[in-house]
Amino acid sequence: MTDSADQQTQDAWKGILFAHSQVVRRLEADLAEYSDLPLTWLDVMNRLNEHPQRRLRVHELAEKSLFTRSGLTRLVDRIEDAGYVRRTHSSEDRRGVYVELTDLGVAKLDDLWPDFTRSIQQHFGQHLTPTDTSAIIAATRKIVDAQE
Amino acid sequence: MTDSADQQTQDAWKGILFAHSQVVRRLEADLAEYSDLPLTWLDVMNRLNEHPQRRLRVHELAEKSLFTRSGLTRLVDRIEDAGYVRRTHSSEDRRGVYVELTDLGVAKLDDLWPDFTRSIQQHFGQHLTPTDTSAIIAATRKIVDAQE
DNA sequence: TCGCAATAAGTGCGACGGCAATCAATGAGT
DNA sequence: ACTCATTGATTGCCGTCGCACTTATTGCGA
Repeated sequence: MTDSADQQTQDAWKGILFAHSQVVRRLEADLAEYSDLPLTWLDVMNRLNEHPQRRLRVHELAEKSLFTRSGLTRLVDRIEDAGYVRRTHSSEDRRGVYVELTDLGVAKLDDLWPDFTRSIQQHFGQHLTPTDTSAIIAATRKIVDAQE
Repeated sequence: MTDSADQQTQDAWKGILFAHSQVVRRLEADLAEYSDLPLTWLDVMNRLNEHPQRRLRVHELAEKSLFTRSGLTRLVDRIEDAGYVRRTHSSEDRRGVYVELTDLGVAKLDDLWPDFTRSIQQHFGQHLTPTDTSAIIAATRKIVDAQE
């Protein structure tokens, strides 16, 4: 009983591992065809774009993204060099740094978004029924929310 | 209509991204506490252990694992240095190399397995209903099988 | 108000993994 | 039997990320 539940869990986890790995590879390949940005840049820029002022503190970005603060420092360095984001210092807290999408960054996102969503659809969404999709949303939310 | 389906897909993909990232981090942290092996080693060693003779060719391992052949070459180097696997040359094809679990590797896996499954259960399985789990298995299988 | 722990961000360092090129061996076509 | 494209594995090189440490700033507690 417990064994079979464990086995199910193992299989589900392995499924996530493989699906994740494959989809990421294909998204990267697609992205390389129609743009010059790596997937990680889009990730960060999307996260910024989701917020009203298109800017976030580095530590907020770290929470909402897949990277650690130190990883973000350098990732932001690169994106900044390319002109898609800008660092501005917080006036309330002089330690704080905002990372903010530039107009160029917004334009680039607008430009890439249709192709990118199409890729996600093609390599991921296309294979799922609405039931699958909802189940994944619900399940992953529970896991993510379970961080203490 | 299509827009809302697209949005669902986006959310599901983002969910996988975050859940994957968090669970991997926690599994790594757990593993570091009760062993001296990185997660990637367990991955490879498990894959070998799943096969009757506990050995696979490098390219088979690449297909069944999350790494490219070149990545595997070095990963196997490290695991081999630690004594958990051994390379043997194929007699049928002199280009071929088998990667084979050693007795030490089998013992190490047996040793770690209970703790490791417990970690997966704790950080992943615990939060899911049997329905969630089945849905994830089905959905990820469809995605993985959709490689042409 | 002083001191010190806590917090924000960045840096030195090292590990790791992918791509493209390389080397070795095979086998299909002539 | 010979050539050459193909396949299996490895290596050179490079980009990237995380950990632990550092520096700057804040604000709480005595």
